[in-house]
Amino acid sequence: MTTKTGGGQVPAGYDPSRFPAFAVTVDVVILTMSGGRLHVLLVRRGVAPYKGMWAIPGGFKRPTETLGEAAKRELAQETGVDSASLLTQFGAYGDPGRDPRMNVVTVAYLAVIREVGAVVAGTDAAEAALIPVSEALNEQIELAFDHAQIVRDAVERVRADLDLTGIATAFVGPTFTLAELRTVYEAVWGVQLDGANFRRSVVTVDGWVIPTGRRARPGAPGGKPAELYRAGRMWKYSSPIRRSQPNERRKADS
Amino acid sequence: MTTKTGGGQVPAGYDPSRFPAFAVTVDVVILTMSGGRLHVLLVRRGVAPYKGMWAIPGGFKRPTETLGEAAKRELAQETGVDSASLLTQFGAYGDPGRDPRMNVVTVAYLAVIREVGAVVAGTDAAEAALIPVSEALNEQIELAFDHAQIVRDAVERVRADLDLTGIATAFVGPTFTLAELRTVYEAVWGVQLDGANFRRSVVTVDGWVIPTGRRARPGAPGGKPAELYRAGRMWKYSSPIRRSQPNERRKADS
DNA sequence: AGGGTAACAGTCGTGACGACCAAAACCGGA
DNA sequence: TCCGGTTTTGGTCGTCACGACTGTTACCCT
Repeated sequence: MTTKTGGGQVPAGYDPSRFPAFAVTVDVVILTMSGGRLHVLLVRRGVAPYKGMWAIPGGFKRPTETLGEAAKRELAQETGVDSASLLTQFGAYGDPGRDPRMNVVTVAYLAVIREVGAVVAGTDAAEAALIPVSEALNEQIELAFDHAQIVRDAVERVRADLDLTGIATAFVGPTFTLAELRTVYEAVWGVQLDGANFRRSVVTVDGWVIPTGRRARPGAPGGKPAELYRAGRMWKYSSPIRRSQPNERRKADS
Repeated sequence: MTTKTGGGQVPAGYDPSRFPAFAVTVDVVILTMSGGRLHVLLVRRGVAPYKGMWAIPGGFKRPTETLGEAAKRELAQETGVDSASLLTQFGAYGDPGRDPRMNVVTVAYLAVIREVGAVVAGTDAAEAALIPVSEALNEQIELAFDHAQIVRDAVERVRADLDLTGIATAFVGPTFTLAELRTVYEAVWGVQLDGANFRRSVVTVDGWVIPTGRRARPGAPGGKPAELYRAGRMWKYSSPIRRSQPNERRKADS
């Protein structure tokens, strides 16, 4: 903040009430994996403007709380999740007219939660749903306000974070198989990864995933039961998997 | 933004005036290279609070402008630079009490400009100076408000951007030698890069730097004159140089 | 003219990574 | 119980990126 040091306006000891008033809100883009696809939690607006349209959850920031606390509160209200399940601020939006009623600046947060069937439990009357991001962004669904842009930015952020932090572990449960973890990368990046190579990259990094003794029950088609891992302490510092360039050069055409 | 969909408060058709009022400001962390070191532009506050302390430039957002426009305006006011010399939003800060006078939420921008001696020209009476970030953050200088944290975050952001975009070219002039460009990486990352390897990495990437025919005049100690390059179009998509792990293994100690 | 310095060119060895193959371990059905 | 299908897991191999290092070119200054 700070007052202009020079520049003329608001010189010395200005009146604290002589500034444009804004409403400050916090919006949370809640992402999760479901059925191998990336989903975003949207709620249907019950009031004007944009009544009946889908939007991301959010609300006013209170003067007594920090931005992060406000985001945490909104997340808990909407999903019941109150753990520190990864809440990252990724942008602020304040275009004039983005809210037709008044001047609103919103600070956007990205929340990653693991697949939960009871996500909508925390919400009351208003409709809420997990929508695949591919549908939410492909003009199939028109989002309220500038929320389409906000969701786009959130997805871009998680894509970037995926190869420089271990944010992928936030998508899966406290214990997971390597195949589960792999689907996170594949869904978010839209690529196909080799299971064996993925395993090697992840396991060789010390302190990233820790094998529990147990094994997961194979699914319907059978297969060798996979070992269950839990996230190590290195997950927030580095990523074992790096997104390669589009890397066109399949040897297939030979 | 959006009103809470449920949750009780502010139900249907609420009064637009029933929300906590905030002041919204935009602060700009202006970084540049000077003498092989990373510098930040600070201004000395002329009014209370924190009168006489150093702070980063900033000011109120106007309801008729976007956040980016406000940042651009502040940057121009402070430096005279009005070109699109890289202006990136990187954070919002709204802790209660961060401004003792009122509720202020600030949106922080990072601006990278090339070394200019006349940076302070745009400013009037108020004192302004380029301070090495190492001094500005090492408790040598106490910054006003939470500006120390904001500068720390800005530096962290530019460090990260350096190996996934070509932000380094924003530090140098429209035409530059590879050694110049290399000092940017070395100063921001605090590492030492081999000139020959750096050259290979940068030049082999197609469309990143484009050789002009001309050559730079060698400095005082002589040496072969370096070729002058200009930034290609790929600079905003990828980086030819990646920051390796701390990578301890210098053979120097032998 | 010669020493110093910096840009530029090339070599070499290590290691990371993707493509690929094969064994192990489980499923379901015949 | 045997067998094909499926998934995990372990291993090999070739390519290539990259750091370390050496040598050459072209300018400075004295």
